[in-house]
Amino acid sequence: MRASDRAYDTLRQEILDGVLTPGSLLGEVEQAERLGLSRTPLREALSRLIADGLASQTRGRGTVVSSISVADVDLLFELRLPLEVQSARLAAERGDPARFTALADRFTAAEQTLRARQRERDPAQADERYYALTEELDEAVSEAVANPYLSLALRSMRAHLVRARRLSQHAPERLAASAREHREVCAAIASGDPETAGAAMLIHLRRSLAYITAQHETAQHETPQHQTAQHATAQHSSTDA
Amino acid sequence: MRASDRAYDTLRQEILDGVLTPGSLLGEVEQAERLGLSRTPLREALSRLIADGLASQTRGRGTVVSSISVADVDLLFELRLPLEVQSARLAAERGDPARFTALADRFTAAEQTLRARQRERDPAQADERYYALTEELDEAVSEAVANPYLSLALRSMRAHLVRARRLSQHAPERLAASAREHREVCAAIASGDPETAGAAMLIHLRRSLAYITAQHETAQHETPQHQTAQHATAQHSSTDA
DNA sequence: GTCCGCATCGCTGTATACAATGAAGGGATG
DNA sequence: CATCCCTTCATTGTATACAGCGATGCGGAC
Repeated sequence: MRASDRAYDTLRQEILDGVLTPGSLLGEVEQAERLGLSRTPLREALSRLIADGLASQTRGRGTVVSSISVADVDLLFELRLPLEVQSARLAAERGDPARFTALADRFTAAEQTLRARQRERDPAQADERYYALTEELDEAVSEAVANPYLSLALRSMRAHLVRARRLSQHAPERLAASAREHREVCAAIASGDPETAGAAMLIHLRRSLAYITAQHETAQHETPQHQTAQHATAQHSSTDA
Repeated sequence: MRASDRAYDTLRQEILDGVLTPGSLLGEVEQAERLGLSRTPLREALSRLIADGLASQTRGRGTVVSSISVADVDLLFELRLPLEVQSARLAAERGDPARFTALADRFTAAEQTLRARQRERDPAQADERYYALTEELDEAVSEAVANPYLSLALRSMRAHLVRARRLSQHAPERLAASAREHREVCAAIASGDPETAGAAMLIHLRRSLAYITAQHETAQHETPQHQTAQHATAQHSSTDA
């Protein structure tokens, strides 16, 4: 693996994880020393981050991590909705039913686990397992669709969504409901019905967006500062709930 | 403007125009000398092209222009359909009716011009004007939607589509029909009706894909070699017809 | 006291030199 | 005669040195 690739992967993950917060100045010398490489491969990494829209540069002032706000969630969902609905439809046409039936069962189990969340020792661990499950679904859908162009658009979109979603948080009730919605999506894909799969995905995304919007409006009135506090605690990189 | 930006723009345009054909080896030294710059900025340009999917590199063997085939048209339309339909819907909600009414009129005029194509001295010129008009529509829609994430996804998709579409060609009848379909899209957007706008766009894209598919099947049986001959003549960069 | 201009400094942008890796060709050996 | 290995070369990957641009801070003038 090339040094520039490592630098890109590292910086990208750090931006997505919120380690590098929006507005952070990415000095070339500073980052090169930190990552243990020279400026040349680092600059290639920055070029790619800028192309991804994760960073931006101003002539003479250097490269900074792109800012993102809750308002971007609305814009991102305008892109996410058609992409994911289309993916669900195509997955229903092409996917292996057995694989999605298995995923549907796991989402059913996950829902029960999440509803019994308060009894667990480490509730956050259940959340993490659930987020990992949604990522498995994303992966399964992407493989079933077998369309590199669509997959790439989804990957790019999700990178931004992860950052925007970090500004919100999820109540356990929402995660359980999300699990049920995901189960419906899996079941519809497994049954090979594109229309139903698309509709199930549409329902899931609409509810997800509605929840985020409602939660943000509440937070605006009560505790606007909890958004930044979330930065440190959130560890997963899922886009979904 | 930075040298690396110029290199990126130049190479990207040359790949889209078909000057650099799929499979062309992009030697770093060779291209750096040709474009009159050093290897460092050129490598940054290549990184971006690779990120765009327009080129790919194999360790030790250098960077080559990505191959593309007519089969990719189907995959690209699986992405294009939901993106453009969504764009049309949002443009109908947010766009300036006057601007799209004006565009509708121009498409009406373009249709008549294209139907009278054989009487012109330079039929290709009429085609060029029409392609420019479709690009104006794309631009107007993108501005009306005012969603950078959606616009970026469209831009990336269109880059590939231009290359794939270069493998086909358009009969004058198809262009005239395309103009009429575009007029319907403009009218629907101008009327502020998202459902109709999305449907009009859907119809246009389905017919466009059907035409390309049919034309390719015909070409497969009759003159498979005309596809490469098209490379030299096509000058426009429109994705549309 | 404030504002304009200039010099300095730090950073980015570019070029070049060096290192390392993989491909290709020729020769030797089975 | 085929095959395997080794040498050689070209090309990429990385580091560093240099140049140019913009930001910043100080000094002077109004």
